[in-house]
Amino acid sequence: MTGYAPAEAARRSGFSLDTLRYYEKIGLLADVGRTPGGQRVFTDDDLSWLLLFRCLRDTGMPIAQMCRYASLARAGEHTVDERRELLRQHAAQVEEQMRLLRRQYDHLREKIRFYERLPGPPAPDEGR
Amino acid sequence: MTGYAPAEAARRSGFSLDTLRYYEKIGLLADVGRTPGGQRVFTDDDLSWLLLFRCLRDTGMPIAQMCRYASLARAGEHTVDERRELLRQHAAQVEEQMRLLRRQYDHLREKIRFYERLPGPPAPDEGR
DNA sequence: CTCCAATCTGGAGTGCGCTCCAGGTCAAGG
DNA sequence: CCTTGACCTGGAGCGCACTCCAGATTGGAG
Repeated sequence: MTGYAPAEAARRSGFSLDTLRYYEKIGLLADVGRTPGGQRVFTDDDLSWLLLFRCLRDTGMPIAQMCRYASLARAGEHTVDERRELLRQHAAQVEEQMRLLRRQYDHLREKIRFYERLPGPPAPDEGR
Repeated sequence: MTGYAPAEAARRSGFSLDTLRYYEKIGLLADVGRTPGGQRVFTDDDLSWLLLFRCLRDTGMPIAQMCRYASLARAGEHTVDERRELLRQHAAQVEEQMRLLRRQYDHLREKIRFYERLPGPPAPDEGR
């Protein structure tokens, strides 16, 4: 069973050291192991939690909701339905987010094309 | 030339009244017209700025950068190159954002499929 | 053993983007 | 006129997610 130093866990998860400590402080990440001297040792399991958190954060889930998910998972097997539902609802929001993002990206591209059609000095209209 | 009351501008742009005032206060939106009594009147031009801001905000552009864009546009024709470049760079960031979002969305879906493959009570592995 | 980079703690501070408030003003319908 | 709902200003406050700090401790390399 491999153990990772904080810096290594940070590197692998993409979170800063401070963020790792913060996640532990607020109870998102629980029961992180320690050396006899008190320094953190992250397990593969911790790492896979972190990767999940990265996924959820990158898709815009608020931390409070991640906490909820994590505590459900810690509560045991009988919460699987609720966990699945939580993820499904989040996925639906992500889909909406992706649609919006694409739509606005298309607007943006159109705007850029407007600038590209401008030949040079002569100005047909102000480009707001 | 149509004029819109604040509430109408808010409705059409999707920004709150407070946000419209805030955007004016920080100089993002400039020269908004007023009635003799001092109440704002938004023009179609203001509205099209607001729609652009909505596009940029929805795609994650920080306000400082929108301010930069707006002040370039106000500075005149000689800034078109810089404006185009600014939008292009932003578009590139949005593309990156879309890639990341899709990638993490796929992870999320995989996670959900893991839960869906769980038949019921019997638990093959903890679903972190 | 010594050194020094990495890590520890609790708590304060930051940056962003609004959001809310009090106390007053405006303007359109009746 | 009068009422009433929309609007005005300046400034304080908020929620989120970190991020930074000081001052102490740890632990592997040499």
